[in-house]
Amino acid sequence: MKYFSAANFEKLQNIMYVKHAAKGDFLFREGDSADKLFYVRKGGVRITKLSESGRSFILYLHQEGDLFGQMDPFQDSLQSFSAEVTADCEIGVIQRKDLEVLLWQHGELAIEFMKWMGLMHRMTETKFRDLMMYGKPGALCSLLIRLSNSYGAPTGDHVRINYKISNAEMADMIGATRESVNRMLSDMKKEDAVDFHNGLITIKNPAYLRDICHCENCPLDICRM
Amino acid sequence: MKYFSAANFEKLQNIMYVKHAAKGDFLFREGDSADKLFYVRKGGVRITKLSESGRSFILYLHQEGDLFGQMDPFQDSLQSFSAEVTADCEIGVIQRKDLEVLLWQHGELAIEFMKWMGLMHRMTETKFRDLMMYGKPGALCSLLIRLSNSYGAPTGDHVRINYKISNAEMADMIGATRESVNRMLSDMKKEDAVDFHNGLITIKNPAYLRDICHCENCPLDICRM
DNA sequence: AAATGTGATCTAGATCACATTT
DNA sequence: AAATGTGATCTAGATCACATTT
Repeated sequence: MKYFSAANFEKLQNIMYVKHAAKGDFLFREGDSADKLFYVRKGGVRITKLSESGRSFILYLHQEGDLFGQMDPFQDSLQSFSAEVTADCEIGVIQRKDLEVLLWQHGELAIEFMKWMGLMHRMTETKFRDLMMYGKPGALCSLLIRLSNSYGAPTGDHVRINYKISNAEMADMIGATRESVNRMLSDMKKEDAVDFHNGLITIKNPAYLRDICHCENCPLDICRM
Repeated sequence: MKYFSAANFEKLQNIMYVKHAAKGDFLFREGDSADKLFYVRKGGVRITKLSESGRSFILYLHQEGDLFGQMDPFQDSLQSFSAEVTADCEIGVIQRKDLEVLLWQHGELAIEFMKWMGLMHRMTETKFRDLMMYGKPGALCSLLIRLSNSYGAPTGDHVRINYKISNAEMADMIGATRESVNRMLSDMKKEDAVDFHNGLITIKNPAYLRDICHCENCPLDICRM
């Protein structure tokens, strides 16, 4: 957990209890009580919103080391989204009440926690901007850059995204159809900007992608999934 | 400021200094240092993002009683958006450093502050969802509902939005063109769901709007501009 | 002068329908 | 069996061009 000092993270660890969940499980669904936070020790979680027509919109992908969950002023706060396990998980669950006591007691931790919250908010805001401003190609390029920042592993002078992803999943992340994603990716492959095999994508020309979404070189901690 | 107890808000007031700004001024622009928070004592502020092509995207409208600004872990945090004054302002400016000291000292205030941050984040997330999920009509209906929650005044059994707004401004809030907004509004007027004169909109049939954006009746504190 | 309204036309992206690949 | 690829067609919303209203 890079956003907290070792001492502060230890305090958080102390109020977590462990929960295991298998791929396909839901940690929570829309409308469930939002009285917990979740720290991903192992595995992956996808935060989604179902539309009336059966399609779904994917807001976040959380991986090992990510913390997520709501903090708000409501007594009986409800989840607006669902959390689906994408890879078998070991989760550290934090009760909001326990967290509040802890934060109340430790000012330094509270400050770090707030900065983490601010960071997450900026991540949401910039993603929002990226999906609104430069059409579906801009949205897809932003997505690829974020994926490569979150899951990228350098291979030679390219970056491979070590997260198996389908055209349909990408489509749900940018509010497009899988056919559109497919066509855009094919075009970008022709331009030698990306390459892909078996759901694994390699970024060959990041500058090409950055140009399309008018990337502003935000800090990497914000430009994530 | 409804999100803080009187005692805690007083503490915040004590570290504010007053700044006046006239309509059209910018409190900050994209790229400026983000080392302050802003409390709107009087007036209004619009948070925007300029696109390459000269159009702009409006993320938030802040009014009297709203607090805004970034808290994140960066030493030299930069603004991602601009803040344009829409009505002559009296602003309470808070230096982030001062705020940090205050929050460090007062656990109870820190907790309230975090809950406020969580609330703002949820507002962004739900707005994001509304603009992505049900096309431009869904986005416009969500916007009208949020405007009526933020600026609405009941007149008879209708709600009038006491904020003068043009079709172009609404378009910039939902990523559409002013022509599209105009046509959608005309249609809704025909359906007797809304009415408008001189930039002032009246909601005559909120249920009609809620249906189009698949409103989930979020708490009013989240469903705002 | 700036905002609104509205036809005519264009186009990005969705939808449909299959063939092909993994 | 599920994912990908790709033509053909459709449509929501953008763009263009003016007339009308505030």
